Amino acid sequence: MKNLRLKSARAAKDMSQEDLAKACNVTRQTINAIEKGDYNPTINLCIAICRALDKTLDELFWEE
Amino acid sequence: MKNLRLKSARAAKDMSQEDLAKACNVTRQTINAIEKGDYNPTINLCIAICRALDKTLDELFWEE
DNA sequence: TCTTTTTGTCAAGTATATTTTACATTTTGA
DNA sequence: TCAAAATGTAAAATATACTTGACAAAAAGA
Repeated sequence: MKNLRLKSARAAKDMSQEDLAKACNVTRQTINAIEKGDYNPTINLCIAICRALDKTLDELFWEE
Repeated sequence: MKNLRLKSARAAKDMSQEDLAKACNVTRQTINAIEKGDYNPTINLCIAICRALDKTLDELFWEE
């Protein structure tokens, strides 16, 4: 399922997918796939994304 | 670095590495490596571990 | 409009997470 | 003590995360 919290947190920082990708040292396609949801990223990448967006793992990746 | 929070949470449930591995559908070696710390598991595995141990991502995998 | 930026997607390749098999050491409990 | 269970570790194979390059469509701004 789509990760709308990620998409929303990125929008709140006014960052494009490419901006976020660069901040996390991955490609734009990887960020796109994670937001799209059909993906299983590594925890280190999730942590990098969280730090770039000033969020925690629970806020962006934990469900219920 | 070692993940002592994970090791501790597992001990609190009185589960062996193999018990936890089965609960997460991975091998004992994978759990061992994650506790040892020189590893970068996928977020889905981290979530499975959290659910097996009644913890959240922040409690087991978030630093600072 | 028109142009630029952003997003969506795909196929083929590379890097690495995870498995399998196996053995040694440590810990636990009788 | 002794045996069984639990842990630590390693090498080779497999599955999959992530990259690279590329193109089309949608959104944004002038």
